[in-house]
Amino acid sequence: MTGRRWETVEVTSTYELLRGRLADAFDTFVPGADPVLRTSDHGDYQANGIMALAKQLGRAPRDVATELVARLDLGGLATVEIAGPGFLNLTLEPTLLSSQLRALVRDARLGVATSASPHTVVIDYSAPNVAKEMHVGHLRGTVIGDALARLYRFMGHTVIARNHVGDWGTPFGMLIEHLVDLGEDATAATLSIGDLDGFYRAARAKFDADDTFKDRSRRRVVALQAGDEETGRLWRVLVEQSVRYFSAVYEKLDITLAPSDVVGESYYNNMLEDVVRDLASAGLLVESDGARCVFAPGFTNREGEPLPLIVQKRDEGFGYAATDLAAVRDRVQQLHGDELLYVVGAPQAQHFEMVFSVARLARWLPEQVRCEHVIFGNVLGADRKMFKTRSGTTVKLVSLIDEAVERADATLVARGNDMALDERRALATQIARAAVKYADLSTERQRDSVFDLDRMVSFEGDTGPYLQYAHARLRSIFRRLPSAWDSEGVEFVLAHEAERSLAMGLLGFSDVVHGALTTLQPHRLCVYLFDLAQRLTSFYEACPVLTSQGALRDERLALCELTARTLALGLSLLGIEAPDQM
RNA sequence: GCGGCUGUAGCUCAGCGGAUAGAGCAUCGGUCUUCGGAACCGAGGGUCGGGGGUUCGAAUCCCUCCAGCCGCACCA
Repeated sequence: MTGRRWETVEVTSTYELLRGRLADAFDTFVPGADPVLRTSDHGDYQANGIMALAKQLGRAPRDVATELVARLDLGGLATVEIAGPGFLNLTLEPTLLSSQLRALVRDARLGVATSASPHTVVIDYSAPNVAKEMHVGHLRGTVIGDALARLYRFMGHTVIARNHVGDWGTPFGMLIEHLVDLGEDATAATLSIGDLDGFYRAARAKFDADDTFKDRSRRRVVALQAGDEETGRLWRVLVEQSVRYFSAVYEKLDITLAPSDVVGESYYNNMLEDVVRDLASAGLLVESDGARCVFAPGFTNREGEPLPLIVQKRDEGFGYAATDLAAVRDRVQQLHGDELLYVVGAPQAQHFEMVFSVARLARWLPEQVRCEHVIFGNVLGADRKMFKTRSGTTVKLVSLIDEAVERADATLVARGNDMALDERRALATQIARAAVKYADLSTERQRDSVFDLDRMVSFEGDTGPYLQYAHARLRSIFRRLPSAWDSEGVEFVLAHEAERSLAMGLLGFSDVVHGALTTLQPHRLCVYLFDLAQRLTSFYEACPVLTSQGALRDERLALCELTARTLALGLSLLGIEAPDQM
């Protein structure tokens, strides 16, 4: 399995193959009728569409089923039987399973075709604040956004990542003045060791306690907004240092965001006047209490009155609504995004609904451009409240990762790992990333999720490390192979139930990848991979590999190879590495 | 008050309008003198928050109520 060069083979998913045949038969009754094909416990698949079809025809379901089966040409792919009120239970023919598996063996992409209509996707995620620490709240969106970016890229789409960092606003007055007090070198030193919160808190403390500092800060904000050169230079120092720090965190987590993806709020400053102008000329802008607003239909405040999206404040300053509108406009007009995704927490749901709604009204957002707030839920502590430290402060993302690395390393040591120290530490880092990322990805996105470090770093149960271990176990088989071996041309008989079950799992990969992508739910891929790993361990237990002989040994090795590749590819799409040895 | 999200086993979570609601962890009980054992198999544990409705069929769709979290005019 080493050094093999895979080709790209067209593989129609088994599901699609069957669905096509069924749809043809259903069409002869009612054009376009859905066979409602699902995986099943009563066979490999079941089609549930008969009952609805019979209803529509006003006939008895079992009669329709009988007639439909007579017209159904499964072409030797599967056998079918009618069950219960009119279910069609389908069992795949061994020849189909074998040919499908042989195609997967040859295909570098394990049956996942690239998109027939590649387009440009702009994904907005992570978005930390300049001169502010990254904490667990940033973790989930960063991990989910990155997984989606990887999935889209894998499908052949062009991904433009946008890290919409908070780099503008009134706090920058005090931050810059604090920088001036500290000196640039000391500031750089503080920020580069990652003490962003210390810097921010110190600035805040002075601002609250010292009136002259407060005055300086206010003047500084004005200077910043007026484009004062020296102030701008100082501001850039803060931004650059922060971005450098963010990059270090991303590297620690193996997140694909690059400094060039950082396009902060300030980037849109020179577009805000145009935004206002466009809105005004579209007749959408309304002055209310001195602020310039757009009232999109369907939004009300707590008094039941229309709720405005405030584009320009009474003091003529722009709020974040203006920036977000400018960003939508920019992403369609300049970046030519066909799809805009915003991976942002649930609390901002209403804000984005309003922004998107106004963007449609203003015709910045054509109908054919998909624009979606990819909501994710809060990260909670064991007490089901927002995750905080005992002292009530937020938890630094880096210390959390470091802690996960220590736990992983401790486990390796306890298991008697004999790697060289730096090698072991590198492995512990890979495991820790898997632990943290998988925990964030494996539950349905919009649910709140409970943060539990002990559980996520565990090598048992539905965790990242467990999946990595399943993969590593497989790789160890191939290391133990006494001689060169190639999966090319292997026949799959699947005589043992555990082999067949594993094979069925392998054949479902492409469907799941598509499902995860179209629903923007990476957790579906997690559920699949864990299920595959469970099928694997059952197989592993029941079916000796290296000690079996001849064609059977080849077949089992090939199943192992396919499973290892599927686990590795699936994990990689989630942004999780699959080490060869653990 | 209005709106949004959530409510499934002790805990953490899957569940696509379909047949008997499933995993993991924890608990209890087994298996194997491991090829590769951080393994496997089994058991107990459920008014799917409550109540209506739609449907041949509802955890899933609709309505309503309850509980929790979040948002609701110039911070982002």
